[in-house]
Amino acid sequence: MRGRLCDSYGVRRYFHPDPEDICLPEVLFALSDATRLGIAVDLSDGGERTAGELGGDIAKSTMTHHLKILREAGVLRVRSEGTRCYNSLRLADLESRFPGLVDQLLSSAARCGYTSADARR
Amino acid sequence: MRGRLCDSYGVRRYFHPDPEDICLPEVLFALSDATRLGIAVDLSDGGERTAGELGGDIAKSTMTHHLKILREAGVLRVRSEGTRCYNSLRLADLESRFPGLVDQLLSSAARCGYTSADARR
DNA sequence: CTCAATGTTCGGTAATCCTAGAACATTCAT
DNA sequence: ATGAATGTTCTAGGATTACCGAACATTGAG
Repeated sequence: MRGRLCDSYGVRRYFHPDPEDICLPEVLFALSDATRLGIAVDLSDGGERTAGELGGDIAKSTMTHHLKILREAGVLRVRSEGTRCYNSLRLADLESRFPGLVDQLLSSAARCGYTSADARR
Repeated sequence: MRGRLCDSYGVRRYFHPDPEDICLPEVLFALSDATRLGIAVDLSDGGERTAGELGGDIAKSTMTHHLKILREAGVLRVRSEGTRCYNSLRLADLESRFPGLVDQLLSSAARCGYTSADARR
């Protein structure tokens, strides 16, 4: 029997914290990196993006790392479909947990010019 | 001549970034630690606190470290008077740079129960 | 089945961070 | 001058982080 690197065969399983378990310092840490902040800004239109659409020059494994930090902090949700996985902001969950915060945060970030394009430089 | 550890004799000098140099990821990082977030919440009434009033059980040198991170990110201002130094939030500067953000952030943090008392447990 | 596309995991390196004890600096009170 | 109070700097260990290349896993297309 060969060893397995992934922890499941069927559809890939991702950990997402329950809404009430989303904690503020962790969210702030997740967004305290310019690349990750840019990703969040890019998704703030409510849309979905694949890792490939979000990252650019950075290595795939690095992108996985950043998306994992955002996901485990409760900022992102991932939905896998075929070979792709679509990332989107957990806007409603964040809004209910930290009313008014995420909008302010992402609009400030957008005003400051952060975009996932930052990952492409 | 003996070596000196401090870089000045007269009043202690602290670095404070100019308002326009305050950058969002750095602020978010500064607030992404429960101890530091608690300190910010504690100061959100606009008052001044000394390191001793803010920290509790944690070592003085650790407190200096946290206050330095907050200060260099532009979150705090330090004013030294005698043997004490009074820390206060740079509310106006933060508000002008990130309108509406700090209020939302600190009220969310307060709602979640963060206090500088966290440093005392 | 085989291949290409998309991500993940692993292993490793360099950098940064958290924490704290010890020594030092500055100021004030006596 | 001496000592107490307050805070900083130095040093160091342990933990975490960012980043990437290589190998692997999963899915869909041909």
